[in-house]
Amino acid sequence: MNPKLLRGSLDTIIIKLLNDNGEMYGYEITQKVKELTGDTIKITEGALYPSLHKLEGKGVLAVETRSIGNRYRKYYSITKQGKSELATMLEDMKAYMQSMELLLNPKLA
Amino acid sequence: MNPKLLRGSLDTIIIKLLNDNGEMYGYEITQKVKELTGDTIKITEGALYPSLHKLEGKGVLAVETRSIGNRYRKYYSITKQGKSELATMLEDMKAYMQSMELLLNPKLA
DNA sequence: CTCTATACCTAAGAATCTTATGTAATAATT
DNA sequence: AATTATTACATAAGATTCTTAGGTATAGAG
Repeated sequence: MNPKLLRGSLDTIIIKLLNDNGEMYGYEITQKVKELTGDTIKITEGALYPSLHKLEGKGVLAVETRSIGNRYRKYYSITKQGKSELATMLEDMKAYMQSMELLLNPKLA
Repeated sequence: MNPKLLRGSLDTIIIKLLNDNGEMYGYEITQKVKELTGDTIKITEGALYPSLHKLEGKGVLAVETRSIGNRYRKYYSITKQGKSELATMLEDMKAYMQSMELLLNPKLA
């Protein structure tokens, strides 16, 4: 899929996934998105990690580093503020998608 | 609506509108999009005109300047190349929207 | 032992937009 | 008649958000 289309919706995807699945680490998010979309959407790590850091900085996500044997993972979870922002983001996304349907399938014009 | 979501889909909107409506001028496109989406999507001129010029430069659109009384309009229309690219763009957009549905409504997980 | 997968990260550059501004003709309002 | 809003084009600076290309390191498979 043309990755240009993903622009602007990455944050919504991340927050929605964390809202539904409790806590997740970065790499897990990339795999989950590939799995759920049948390899259609592939989130690059160069886009993901800066977004996670940004969302954490804004207070939308919380992070906890855990040791797994000799290595570590950073588990992210959604905050209260994140939950309230998610509501707005989902409304916006819904409005956007409905509008795109109207533009691309103007059958009732 | 959050204008971030529009990133990446502006070209698809422009080309699809021109495909369906024959020829249109820039300002007309902004009005048509507002009308079709019930004021949800508002294309700014700062985004539109550079895109039109870019698409014309790529051979996707053709342009014809016409005098209307004492002023002028630049009418854009889709080229053969544009028609073939539109097919790909619509497929991509459809795939993207289906994937977003899967991510945002994972009812069948 | 080498290659792949897992798991984190950053930085340069490209692309695409917003915001602000400019010009000018026409239409509507006061 | 004068002013404001709408129509219609345009560009440029800056912000944002990606891609691409690297880097580090552990774990597992062949």
